[in-house]
Amino acid sequence: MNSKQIEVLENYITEHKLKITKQRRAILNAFIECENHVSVEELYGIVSEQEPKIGLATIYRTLALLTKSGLALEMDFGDGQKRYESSYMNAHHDHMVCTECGKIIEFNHPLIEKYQEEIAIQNGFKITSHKLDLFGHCNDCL
Amino acid sequence: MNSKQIEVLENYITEHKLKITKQRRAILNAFIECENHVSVEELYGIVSEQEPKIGLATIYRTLALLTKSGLALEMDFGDGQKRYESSYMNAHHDHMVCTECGKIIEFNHPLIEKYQEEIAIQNGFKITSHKLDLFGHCNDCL
DNA sequence: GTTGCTGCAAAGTGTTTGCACCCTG
DNA sequence: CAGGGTGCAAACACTTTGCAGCAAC
Repeated sequence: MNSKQIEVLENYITEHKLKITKQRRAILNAFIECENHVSVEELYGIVSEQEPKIGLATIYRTLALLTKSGLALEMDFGDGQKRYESSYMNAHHDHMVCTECGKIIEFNHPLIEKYQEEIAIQNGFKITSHKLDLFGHCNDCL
Repeated sequence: MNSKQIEVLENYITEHKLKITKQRRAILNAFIECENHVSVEELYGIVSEQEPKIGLATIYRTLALLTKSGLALEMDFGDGQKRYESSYMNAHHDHMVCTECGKIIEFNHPLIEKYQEEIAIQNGFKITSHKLDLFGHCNDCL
């Protein structure tokens, strides 16, 4: 899976006449291994452990690249910073965010998706993406 | 409806030993009359027409006040700025956002709400709020 | 050797805050 | 007339950008 993602990135890079660098590899590796929904700052921390010379701007630029190449998905849970998840990790899912401890539970409900599509059609709307976040308290924080 | 909201605000203000000011009235009025999903900057523009001396910081502070008093709801459509809607205008609803022209269609689907609740319970999660945004293209932008 | 990439610092953007003065209650 | 509210500018947090040197192709 790891190597598959490197392949996807390298394909994208070659197709767009871009270059593969040590930094991009390092960031991609850290991104694949770290847990989902990393913030830029968190990823920067992880990458810095192994490649201390990498700058924050490079993390930003590489995450933008990963997003364009389809490897990463940009998320925003309204806490003022972007978070990213690997689109290869799991299929599409939505999120329950515990407002107490920050835990994120992923879920997917086919019927919810179905009714979204249904109501969109009723409004002459063509969905390209959606986002559903439930906020509240998880088991441990009740 | 207008007067009802002023009442709500004045109640909140009195209860919290705060003060009613010309600025707060002006901002509340503009907020009630303008269309839903205003950004801070937009509201600032509208308010400035009638009260040119009002500062941007006051808009921010008053919108925070309106949110705390339950009159306004804070939204974030991922465009990098907060937007607000009046919670008295309509009942709860979700949004379809046209990524082409920015149009926002409001909708509500009881079954979607029901299945959200259902899957939350399955995960031992207690929902306090949720947000569902569909992104795509509206009728005019296909 | 081109041309894109990086690190750094500077600039941007949206939002919050400190402070002296003002006004409501 | 006390204590909160306001305007202004400075501070903030996160993100983007300009640029000179560097590295991949």
